[in-house]
Amino acid sequence: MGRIKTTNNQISRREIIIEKAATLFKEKGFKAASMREIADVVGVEAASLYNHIKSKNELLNIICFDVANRYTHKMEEVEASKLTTLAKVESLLRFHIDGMVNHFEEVYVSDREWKHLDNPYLSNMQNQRRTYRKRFAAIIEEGIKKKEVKKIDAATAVLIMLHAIGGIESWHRSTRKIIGKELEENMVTFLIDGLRKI
Amino acid sequence: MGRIKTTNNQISRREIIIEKAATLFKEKGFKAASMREIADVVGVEAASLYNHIKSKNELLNIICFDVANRYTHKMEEVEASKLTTLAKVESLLRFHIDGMVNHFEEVYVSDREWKHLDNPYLSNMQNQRRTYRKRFAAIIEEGIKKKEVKKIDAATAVLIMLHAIGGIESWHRSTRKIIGKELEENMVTFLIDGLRKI
DNA sequence: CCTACCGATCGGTAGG
DNA sequence: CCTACCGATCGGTAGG
Repeated sequence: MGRIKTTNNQISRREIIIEKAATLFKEKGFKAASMREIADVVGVEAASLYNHIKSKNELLNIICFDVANRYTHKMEEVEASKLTTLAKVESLLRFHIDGMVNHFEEVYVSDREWKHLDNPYLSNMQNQRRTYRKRFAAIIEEGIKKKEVKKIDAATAVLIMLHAIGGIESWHRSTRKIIGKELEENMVTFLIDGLRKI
Repeated sequence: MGRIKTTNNQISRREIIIEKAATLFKEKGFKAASMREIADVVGVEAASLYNHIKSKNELLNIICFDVANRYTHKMEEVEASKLTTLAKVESLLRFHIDGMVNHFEEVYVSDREWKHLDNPYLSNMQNQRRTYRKRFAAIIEEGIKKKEVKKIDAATAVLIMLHAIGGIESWHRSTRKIIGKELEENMVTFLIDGLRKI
């Protein structure tokens, strides 16, 4: 039991560090947040952080690729489903909104601070982002072919949708209140209506 | 003539510094860009920058409020016009797209790095941003009252529009090519269609 | 506009 | 997990 407890503590300590790092990276930006500040919030000395993680950049790697992997997993799920195009898109939109609500710090950091990744992670992330958008656009294009969706430029629609959702900085605060759910419904309606054939 | 020339040089030198700073702030973020890098690009020693500007933060102030003032000015112009609601919104959307195309670095920095402003500029900027969105939403709400616009949540529509346009990082590269103008038309169409009554 | 330099702070390591 | 530090770099100033 001593061993199990130790293992548990070590895992959760690492996760606490990542969590606090995400919050600080979100609030101040990756470069402006210091390891000493993270340590302060965690409640240890800065040097002690390095028993759990290798470097400041590793923290950013973990955060960014955790989010990116969730995106890829969701995309595979949606692609494999037998939903209509509009339902697929709605599922993806709600997934992204859910990400902003329930993993706000991580998603926010992944979206705005990934430029501070260093290679090979940087180019890896650029590829993953590009690929994700292409697969999203392909879903919309298939809908256009099947005449389920209005004839629009699929790539533009994807950019609008992702930025519209990812841009909201107040998801977090307005969440879990009626106003948050309302914002979600308004947004899904507005964006889905942009695709729907009139 | 010597005096005029000196004055001109001083003005343009300052403007060059601001321009180069905007480019670097955009590429690396405010905190990650150093005064020494800016000086390098300008072609002087870091210490010499301080003959033209007071501090690194002043550079950010200038960039952010230059953009904010353009926004306010445009909003006043649109409010005073006798255009229909849809035409007002389209005018604002094209204004924002034009900003991304012709003042990309400045607008990008103003939008993503304003959090690094220090008070009183920080709270001033927060107010300006809030006010701008409210005035934008008021235009849409007026359109709803006049039955020119679909019944939607105006605040949500504003957030979607501003983030959709502001999020595109490739405006600059794809600009001045057919693809850039196409992106603009696709975006305006998609977003305006979101307001139009069916 | 430059040289020379300052104090502060950074990410990270050694050693226990 | 801490103390004690390191070299590097930061924004900015003094003085010419």
